[in-house]
Amino acid sequence: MGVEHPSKKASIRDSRRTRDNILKAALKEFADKGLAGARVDLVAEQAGINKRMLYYYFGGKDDLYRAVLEKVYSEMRDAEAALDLQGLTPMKAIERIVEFKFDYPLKHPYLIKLLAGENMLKAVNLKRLKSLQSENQKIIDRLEGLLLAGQADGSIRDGIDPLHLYVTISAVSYFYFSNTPSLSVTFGRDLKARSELADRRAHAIDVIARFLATG
Amino acid sequence: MGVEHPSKKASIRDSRRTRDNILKAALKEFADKGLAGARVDLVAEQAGINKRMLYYYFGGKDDLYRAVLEKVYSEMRDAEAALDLQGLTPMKAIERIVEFKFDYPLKHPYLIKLLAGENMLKAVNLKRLKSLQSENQKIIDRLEGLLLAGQADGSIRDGIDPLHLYVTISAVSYFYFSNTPSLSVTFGRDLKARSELADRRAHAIDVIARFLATG
Amino acid sequence: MGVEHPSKKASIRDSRRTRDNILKAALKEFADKGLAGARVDLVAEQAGINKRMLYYYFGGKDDLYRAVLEKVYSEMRDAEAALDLQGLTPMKAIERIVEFKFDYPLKHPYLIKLLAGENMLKAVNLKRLKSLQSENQKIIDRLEGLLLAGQADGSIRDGIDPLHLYVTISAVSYFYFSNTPSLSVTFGRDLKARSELADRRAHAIDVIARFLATG
Amino acid sequence: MGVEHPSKKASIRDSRRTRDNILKAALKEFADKGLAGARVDLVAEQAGINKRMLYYYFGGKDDLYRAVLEKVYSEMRDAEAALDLQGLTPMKAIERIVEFKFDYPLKHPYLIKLLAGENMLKAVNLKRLKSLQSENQKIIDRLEGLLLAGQADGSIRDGIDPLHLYVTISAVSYFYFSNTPSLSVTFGRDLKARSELADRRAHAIDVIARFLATG
DNA sequence: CATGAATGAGGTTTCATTCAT
DNA sequence: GATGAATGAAACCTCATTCAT
Repeated sequence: MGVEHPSKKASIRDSRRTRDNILKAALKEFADKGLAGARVDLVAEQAGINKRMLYYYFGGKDDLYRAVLEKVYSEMRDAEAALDLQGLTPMKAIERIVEFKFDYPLKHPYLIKLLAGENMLKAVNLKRLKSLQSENQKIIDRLEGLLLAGQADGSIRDGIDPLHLYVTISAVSYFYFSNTPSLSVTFGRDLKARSELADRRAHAIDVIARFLATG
Repeated sequence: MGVEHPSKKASIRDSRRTRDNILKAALKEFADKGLAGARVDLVAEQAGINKRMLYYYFGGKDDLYRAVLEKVYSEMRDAEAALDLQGLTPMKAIERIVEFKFDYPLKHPYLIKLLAGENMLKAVNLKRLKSLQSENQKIIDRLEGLLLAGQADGSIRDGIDPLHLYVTISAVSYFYFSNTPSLSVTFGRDLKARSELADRRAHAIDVIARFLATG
Repeated sequence: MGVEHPSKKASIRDSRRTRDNILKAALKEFADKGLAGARVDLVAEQAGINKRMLYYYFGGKDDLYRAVLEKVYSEMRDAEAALDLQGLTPMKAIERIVEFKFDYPLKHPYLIKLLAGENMLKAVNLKRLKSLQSENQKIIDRLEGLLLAGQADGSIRDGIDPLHLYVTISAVSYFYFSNTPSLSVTFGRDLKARSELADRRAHAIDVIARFLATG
Repeated sequence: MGVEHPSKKASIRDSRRTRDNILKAALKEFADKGLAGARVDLVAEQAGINKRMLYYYFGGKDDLYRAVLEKVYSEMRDAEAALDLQGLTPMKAIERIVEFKFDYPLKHPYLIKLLAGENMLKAVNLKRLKSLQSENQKIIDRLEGLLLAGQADGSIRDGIDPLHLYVTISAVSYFYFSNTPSLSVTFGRDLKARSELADRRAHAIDVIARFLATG
């Protein structure tokens, strides 16, 4: 009891919690409507706070947007970095990465929409997030290591650019999720259905595996 | 009376031209800023017309947005339908489709951004465009025909879902273009450079070809 | 009748009149409360216009403030330039200038308050008004000419700096008007009373005349 | 218990110091931006105290403003009263007052800006400062005494209203300082330069001396 | 005495849309 | 068909002030 400071948890005057509430509500709002379409009032309302606090903690709408971007982006980067590939063959390791790239957006549905919005804005806000630049190279380095190992043991063919591989791994999952609405409309098929998702996941792994395989 | 005819003709021509100017300016604005971020004033200004005309011709901002969407989407559909695959082997024909899916966004850069925006809005506007539904099935049918032909002559393996194939063909190109800004920032590499584009095009064809190939 | 376009005069949609109404109301508001204390809503209300028009015509609060500043300042400059000193002795001419400097603020009571506010802001807005710089030198040149003429005919003594003379001419009137409130409070005497004003006017002329006089 | 005394003393000293810090910061803020433009947050920040303390000690923004006004005004009044004119001829004594009126704002630059702001507000706050009313009459009485003495010894002419004399003495210095920004901009001459100040000081004395002189 | 967090009223500005000509 | 002027709702943001600790 004493360890937890239960009174503090329930307190309205809890800086950390207020900040988190705002960020969470903002993520939803920005992901659903984009930077321009998002409404500060709605963020405040959904965060259960006075609108003023949003400015108190984050400065303004744009700054809040960048804070959300940074949070979401760095969480994904951390998850990516924490991906355990120990004891897997190179091919299985890369398949694991494909699975991760498929499963992560499913558990964090706002990420992709946020990123789509940011790309419409030419990633100018992402550019301003100092931290990310260097960190993101890691996944590419990791892929390169796996490609080399696979080539060494003969399971993976030569001549694969790790960056393009990464882009394609992302693409087969990202595009499916980001464009689910238009694809569903266009082809009259509910691509969010459970069985469709399982199919797509297997398909994604298959595409990458066949792309890497020798012979 | 007879004198009025030419002026009327000119007026009709002007009318058409005014409409086109508005649509062109609107496409740019909506693609760059999304539906919410777009400004009616800027569309009018860049179209060189009075704002009132925009309402006269299109009814309102949302209607204009849908008109743009319909124009861009149906143009793409028409181009897709016009794709000539006569005399090609099934594998080459599908590669031709991959090339088309890569080259078209390069020539129509606003299409992808517009579609990204529409997907953020859950494609609710796309859903309202009556015409598209049935038309779009054609490309899937075509792919299915090619898959069957390829399977018959042994050049393409069995068990490929044409819809997922289509989605992946779209994905390898679309994602690259839609996410160029964030990818370029993240990896510090200018993915719009000419040589990068050539590499990516070859990569895309390669990914699909290896996915289809037997053995 | 036809010449006057009376219908236009009464029309609500009268650009010129709307602009003027805004400027007039804004002058009052800015003079009474300063840039920071002025309320855009009140300006709109007192101008009898929709608040939006204020932005339509002037861009924003600060721009409106500068427009007011420019209008008031250039009107004063023009009046100063139009001051007819023909046929007066140098001494009488300078006295005429003193009178003008006393009478003008009486007829344009907002000028001084506006200028006081602008000086609190270190004249940063005045600095941005391009036109004024060169024009204002004129009154100094004029004073210098009169001083030389007076020295030539022996009515005015040597060694008077025309700029400091101008400043003092301004001071004896300006300070009286700008500080009427604090002076009235401090000394319990209503300095805006008609007889007080007449006294002060004579006093001002006297101060300057004795300052210039030979012997 | 006895132990608490020293800490209490320190606390009282701190209390005094906190108050002074607030007043000093507030003077600067109010002088630079006026009552409306001043920001309570900035005062607190520059005073190095928590905003709440400001309310604790002074009640509110307006009360703080009046406290500043009272402090500055009474300091000036005290300095004026302490002015030692012993042993001077009437003329010299008045010149001494002119010098004082010139030198004091130089050493207390915020006074004039504060007063300018208060006059824009029609001196409503000054009016509420009970103490000042009677006290300020003293300088007028003093001037009147000097005028009479001068008239008695023939050094000063008759018929001078001591109040108008006081106003003009104030004016020749005050206006110069209060309007330095606009004057400098208007005439492109840096009126705060050391040599300019010396010139102006001599000019001010000259103006008053010639105004008083007999003959 | 002191503090960081919180508040609500009200301020400036922007927007899609419509009116009068 | 075309235009500049006008509108009201709503957006973002700021401010002096108070609360809970």
